[in-house]
Amino acid sequence: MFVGDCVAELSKLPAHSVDVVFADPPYNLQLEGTLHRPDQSLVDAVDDAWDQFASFEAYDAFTRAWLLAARRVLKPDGTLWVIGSYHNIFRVGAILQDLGYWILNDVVWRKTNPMPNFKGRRFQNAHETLIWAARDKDARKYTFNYDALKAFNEDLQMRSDWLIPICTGGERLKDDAGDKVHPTQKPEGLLHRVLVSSTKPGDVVLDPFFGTGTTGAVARRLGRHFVGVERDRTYAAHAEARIAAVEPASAEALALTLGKKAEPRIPFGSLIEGGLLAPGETLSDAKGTVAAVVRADGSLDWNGITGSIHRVGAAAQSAEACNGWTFWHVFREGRPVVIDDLRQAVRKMMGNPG
Amino acid sequence: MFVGDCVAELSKLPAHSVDVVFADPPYNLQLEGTLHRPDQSLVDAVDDAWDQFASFEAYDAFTRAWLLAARRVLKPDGTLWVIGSYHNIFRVGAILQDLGYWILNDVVWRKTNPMPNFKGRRFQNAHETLIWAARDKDARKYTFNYDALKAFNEDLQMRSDWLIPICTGGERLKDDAGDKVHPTQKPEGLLHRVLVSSTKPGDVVLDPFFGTGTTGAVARRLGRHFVGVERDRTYAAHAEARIAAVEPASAEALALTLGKKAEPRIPFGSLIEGGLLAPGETLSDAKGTVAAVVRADGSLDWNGITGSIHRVGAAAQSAEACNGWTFWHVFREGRPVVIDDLRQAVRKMMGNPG
DNA sequence: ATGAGACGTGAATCTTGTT
DNA sequence: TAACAAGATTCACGTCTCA
Repeated sequence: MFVGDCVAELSKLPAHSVDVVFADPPYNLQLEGTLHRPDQSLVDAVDDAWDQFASFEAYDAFTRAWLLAARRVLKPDGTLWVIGSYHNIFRVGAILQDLGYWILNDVVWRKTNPMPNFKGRRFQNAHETLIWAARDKDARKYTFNYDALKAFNEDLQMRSDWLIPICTGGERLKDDAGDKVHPTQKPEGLLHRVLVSSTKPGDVVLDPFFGTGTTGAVARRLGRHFVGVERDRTYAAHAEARIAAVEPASAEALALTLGKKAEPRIPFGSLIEGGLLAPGETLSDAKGTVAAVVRADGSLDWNGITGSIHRVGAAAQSAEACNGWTFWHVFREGRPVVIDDLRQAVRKMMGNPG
Repeated sequence: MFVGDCVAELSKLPAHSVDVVFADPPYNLQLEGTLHRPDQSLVDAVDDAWDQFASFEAYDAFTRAWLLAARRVLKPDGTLWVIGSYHNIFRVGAILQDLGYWILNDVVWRKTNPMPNFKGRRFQNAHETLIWAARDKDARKYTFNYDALKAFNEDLQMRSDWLIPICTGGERLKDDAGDKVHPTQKPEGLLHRVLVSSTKPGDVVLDPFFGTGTTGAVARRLGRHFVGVERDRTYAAHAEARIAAVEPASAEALALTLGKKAEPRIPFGSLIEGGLLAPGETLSDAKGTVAAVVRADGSLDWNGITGSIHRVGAAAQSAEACNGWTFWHVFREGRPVVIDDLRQAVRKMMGNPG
C-alpha cells in the first residue's frame, strides 16, 4: 500500500505489471444545499474536499490523468473496473473509450437498500454503474471466469445486473467516536464478485483510490495480491489494520455470497404495461359488489377515491389494510379472475432474473 | 410524423414547443456502416487506430447535433430521455452534460429475457441504460408524476431499475415475409412507464428517431400528442399503420394520481372562519405534551411564542422546520384529531359550495 | 431471555409560491 | 432577484431500549 497521489505513485510502478485495476474515483457529486429527511433529521452529505472539482473540464482532466497512468501499468491482457454514478460515469466512460480502452460490459449494482428520494422529485437512485473494460481493443486473453460464475448463479449465465446490499452493520468501519470512517465504503460483496469474475488466484489487483481498503481485504481473502494507493493517511491506516485482520475464507464460504437471489416483486402497474389489463377496465371484489376502474398510471378509481390497489381495496371495505392482489378480480371469458393470477402470468413472462 | 433527417426536420419546428423528447439513437454507427457526419458525408474508415478515432469523433458530432436541435425545441421546463447501451451511452451522457442538460436520473431497463452471451467471454448483457435529463440545470417545474408512480409501484417510490420484458410475440412488427421490420423495436411497456412518469395528458412528445413508432403508439394510447421524425420510409410506413390501429384510452382512465402538492392551499385561518376551530381552543401534539392556544387571527400562542402553526410547531419541538398541519391536534369527542383532517373538511366544503 | 417498537442512517446533484 | 414563508416528504436494515 502506498500513501500519496495516485498518478504520482502509479508512475513509480513498472509498466505492464498489473492484471486488474479496480477504481472507485470521486464522483464529483456537486451538492449545493443541505437535505433533511421527512423527520427533519439531516442527511450526512458527501461534502469532502476530495470530491470537489471546479468544473467538468477539471474533472475530465483528473480522470484522463489517472486512466492514462493506470493503462501504463496494466498488462496487455489486463482489464479495468470503474464504479460511478450518473454524476460522473458518463464522462469516465467516454474518456476511457477515447484513451483506447475497450468496454467489455457495463454492470449495474442494484442496491437492496438504497437511500430514498426524500423530496419525491426524482426516481429513487437505487443503483450505481460499473464499467468493465480491456486495456486494448484486441485483447483476447483477458480473464473471465465464465464457468465459475455460471455455477455460482445456479447454472444461468451471470447477468450484467447485480443485486447486492450497501455496506452497513458490522462491515462498516467506525472510528473511536462511532462515526463512519469513510463516507462511501463499498460492500465487500461487490468486490468479491468483481474479483471472482475477472481475476485468478495470484493475480495482482491495483486500486488507485484505496480508501479504507475494501479491495485489499477481499483480494487477500481470495488469495489475490493487491497494490493500493490512498492519499488520506487516516483512511490508509484503517485500511492497513482492516486487511491485517482478514483471514482467507474457504471455497464453500465464497459460494454463499454469489448464490443469493430474490423473488422479483411485480408492481401492479406492470400488468398494464404488459397488456394484461387495459386502462379503463373494471375490477371488482369476489362477490361483484364493488367496482373500480383501472387507470393508466397503475392506480384504481373507486367512486372518486384513487390510489394503489391496496389502498383503494381497503377503502372499499372500510378496512385499515387490504391485499389488493387477492381482493380484486377482473372478468375474463365471463368469469371473475383474481388479479393475483395475472401477476403469476407476468412472473412467468419475467422469467427468473435475480 | 415527418420523414427525413432528424436535425433538418427539427430545425423546422418552433422553439420551446415540446414537453418531452424520447430518443433511441443509433447505438454504434461505426459497426453498421451508415455513419454520416452532420453534413451528410459518409465517414470513411482507414486503418484501425484512425478509424477508431474518426468514428468516435463522428459519432460525437452527430450526437451533439441532434441533442442541440432537440434542446432548441424543448420547453424550458421540458425533459429529455435517451436510451442506449455501453457502446454509446457514455458519449451521449457526457455530451448532454456539456450542452447544459441537467441529468435527473439514469434509469436501468432490466430485461427479463435478454439474449445470452454465446461466446461466454462476457457477462450476459441484460440491461440498457436510459438517461433522464432536464433541459436546464435550474428547471424546477419539470413534470414528474411521483404520486402516480408510487401508486403504480404499490405505495413504494419508483426505483431507478425497471424490470420489463423485451419486445417479442404479437407486439413485434413483422413484414410480409415474416421478418422483423426493425432490429431494435422497443417494448411498449418501457415507453408506457416513461410517458406516465414524465408527461401529462395533452403534452407533446417528440421522438427524433421514430423507427416503427413505439413512442407514437403509446403516446396515442395515453392521450399524449407526438411528433415523430424517421429517415427510413419503410419504418415510417409501418409506424403510421401501427399507430392508426391504436385505441386511445378514456379520459377517466388517464387521470393521474396526484399528491398533496396538487391540492388547493387552505390557510389555517380558514378553519376558524369555517367554524371548525374556535378562537381560544387548545391544540396539542400527538402525545399531548405540548399545548398552544388558537388565536382569532389564525396564529398560535405557545407559552408566549406566537406565529404560524408551522413556526410555533417548530419552536415547540426546538426544530428548524415543522409541518403544522400534521403536528397539531385538537380534541373532538375525547379524541385527538389532526388538524390536517379539518383542512380536508374545508377542502370538501369549498369543492361543493352550497 | 425474548420480542416489540423506537431510533438511526446510507455517494443525494431532492420544494414552491409570494413579496 | 433575493429573501422569506408555507408546507411536503422516506425505504430497508441494523441496533438499541424497554417491557
